[in-house]
This record gives sequence, structure tokens and C-alpha cells, in this order.
Amino acid sequence: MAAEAPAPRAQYDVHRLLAVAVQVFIERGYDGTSMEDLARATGITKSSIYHHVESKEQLLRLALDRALGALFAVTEEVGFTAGPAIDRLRYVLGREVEVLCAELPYVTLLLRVRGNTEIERWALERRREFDRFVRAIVVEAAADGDIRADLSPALVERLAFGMINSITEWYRPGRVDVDDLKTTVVAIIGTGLGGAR
Amino acid sequence: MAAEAPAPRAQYDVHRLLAVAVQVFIERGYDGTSMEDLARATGITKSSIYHHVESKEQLLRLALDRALGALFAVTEEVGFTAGPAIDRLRYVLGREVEVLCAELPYVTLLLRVRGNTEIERWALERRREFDRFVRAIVVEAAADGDIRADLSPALVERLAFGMINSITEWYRPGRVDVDDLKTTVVAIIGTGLGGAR
DNA sequence: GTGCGCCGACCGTCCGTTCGGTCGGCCGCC
DNA sequence: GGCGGCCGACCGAACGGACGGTCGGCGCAC
Repeated sequence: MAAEAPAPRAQYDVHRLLAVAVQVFIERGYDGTSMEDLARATGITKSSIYHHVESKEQLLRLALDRALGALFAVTEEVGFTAGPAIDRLRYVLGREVEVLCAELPYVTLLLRVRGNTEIERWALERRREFDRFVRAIVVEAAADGDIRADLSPALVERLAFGMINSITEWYRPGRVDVDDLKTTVVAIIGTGLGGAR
Repeated sequence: MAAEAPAPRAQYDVHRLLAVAVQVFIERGYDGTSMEDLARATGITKSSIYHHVESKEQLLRLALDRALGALFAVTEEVGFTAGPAIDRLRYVLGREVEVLCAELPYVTLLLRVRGNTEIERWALERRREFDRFVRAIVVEAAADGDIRADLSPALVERLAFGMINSITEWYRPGRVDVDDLKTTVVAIIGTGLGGAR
């Protein structure tokens, strides 16, 4: 084994560090991930991580900010705010699939948050706020007669988003076409809610 | 404050201990739950817990056994094994909703397993085995022409069970009628997959 | 020289677990 | 009936190791 030049030192900034951290958080869970785990994954020491971030929890906060930012951005789009409720519902279903696939690690982490710390409880509250936006659309679509009268709007919203959120458990970029996925979700739910349309 | 007789000692056996532990695991996550958390929840000391179980991990194992046992029991029922594939699919969808609601804490914990330990990896493999059973039914239903030709059976299986599994995130016994829930799920997915039937 | 990124050694606290012991109930024997 | 022994459930103290984080210093590029 010939002597080798020392490996170049890994170079990190906070964004690159966050990306690695989030992957490990997803794999091992936030609580199941130690700073030593992050050190191994990054190739820099535990203490070096603290040059970039103040704490383990700050990493979580940064990731959750990113996920929530992407989700809430959808609520400001014209497709979310204008038009018949059933169209808005289809729109948000499709957009959420897209956001989820585009920000997969961050949204995945968001969906797995418990309530053990203040930051986690904040994220849970933000998610509830988002759910209320969407629930309102479902209720309106039902009032418009666009959803089968035998289905409860509350149940519908939960089950529909439950399906979408479950994508985080198996979707891997590049293996499934995002448009196919989006189309399938909207097709199943759209048809299931109101029949052919 | 009058002097009080000492509180009677709490009395536990392994089953009662497990039930409490699983609730705490769900609330805080397995890795986010310390034995001290369990001691607080049970009212007995950390060390007393070790009279009933060998380790924290054994608690996890017992819970996962119970969840997997209930899930796999469905695969031996006549409705799972006999009849046209599309009927079997509806059957398993409905039965899984029932199992999930009946064994809510245990299945919830199962669905949240990471792969950090041998036991967790075992549970993940068992889940994959179950998924393969169900995938086969979906594929057969598609071959029978009972599922829209534009939907991929693999996607369908994942999205359908994603929806069902998401129930663990919000279902609470007594607030939603299990039969309503089951009917809604089967209706949305059944209709979404193949149109009215 | 300066600033950024990194390092190893170290810290106090918490972790899951062990160990020797206590307590209360039950049972058998005298 | 009373006593001793056994049992299961429980206790407090302590253990070794892991945890998230701190600190003083080094290396490198500009």
C-alpha cells in the first residue's frame, strides 16, 4: 500500500452540512441520530459541525423551515386561491405531490416530527395550519356538490393528504416520474371523490 | 394536609407495562423515549421495569410482534386467499383498516420503525413481505382488467396502503366509526381504481 | 496577518442497565 | 394461629458509556 497524500479536508458550509444532516435524520430519526453519526456522515468531526450551526436542534429548525416554506408557498398560488373549489383541490393535490418530490428530504423530516421540543411543537402547529387551509377547500367543494355526499369532508382531507404524504416513505427521485405520480394521485382521489370528471 | 397512608404500590405485569410503553413510544418516538420517561408514565422506577422485561428493546420487539401478528393474520383469511383479485383487494383494504384501528398503538409503532437496530430491520423486512402479498393481488386485479389500465399496479399498491397507514396519524378510537372509515377508504380507492363498481 | 474551517481533548449530563436489597402476599408446616 | 420461606414486584444507588456541546489551538488560502 503506497503512502498516500492526506485526503483533502472536507469543505462544508451550512447548506451542505444541512443536506447531509437531513439525510441522516431521515434514515435514523432525529432522536436516533447523534452528532457522532453526523460527523461520520460528513467526514468532519463533531466539534467542527458547531462552527456552522449552533446546535443539533438548529439543524432541525433549518430543515423544517425549508419544508414549511415550500408547502405554504403553494397556498399563495393562483391555482390555490382562485376558481371552483374542486379545481383548487385538484390543484393543491398535484402541487403538493410536486413540492414533496422536489423537497423530499425536508418534507419527509417534517412529516415525522414528534412533539418533544419547542421547535417540533411549532412545526406541528404549522402543519395543522396548513391542514386547515386545505380542509376549507374540501368543505367548499362538498358544498358545491362536487364530492360524493356520502363522504365526510374531514375524512376526505385526511385520507387524501395521508396518501400524498405517504409518498415520502417510498418515493426516490428518478425512479418514478413525478408527473406520472401526480397524475395517478389526482386520478385516484379525484375519481374516488366524485366519480369520473 | 393530613398525613396520608402510603400510596399502594403500582402493580404491573409485562402486558400492562407494554401498553403504557407503547403509548409513550408513539408520543415521543422510540429513540426519544428514555427509560425514565417510561418510569414516569408507569409510576414505577426504571429498575422495576427490568423485572418485567430484559431491555428497552424487548418492549419494542413485543409491540412489533403484536402488530405484525395482526397484519399477517389477515393473509390467512378466506377473503384474502379466495375469489376474484379485485374482491380480495377490497377485502384486504377493509380488513387492514380494521386491524389498524383495533391494534392502533402497535401498528402505529410498526409504521414508524427506522432501521437502527436488528429488531427494527427485521420488522421492516416483515413489512416488505406483507407488501409483496398485497402487490401480487393488485397485479392480478390489473391483469383481470379490474384496474384502470393507465394506473401502475406498483404505484396503486403503495398509494392505497399509504392512505390506510396514514390513518395512524390522526385516528382516535371512538371519534370516527370504524365501519364509516373502512367504507370511505374502500369507496375512494375502489372507485378511484376502476370507476364505479 | 486574518479569517474560515477544522481538530482533539475535554466537559457535565443523561442514557440504558445492573446489583443488592425491601416489601407484601401467599403457602405450608407445626 | 403463627412463623418461616418463597415469590413477584418494586426500590435506591451506582455503573460504564453515550450524549450534545465547549475550548484552545492548528492549517490553509488569500
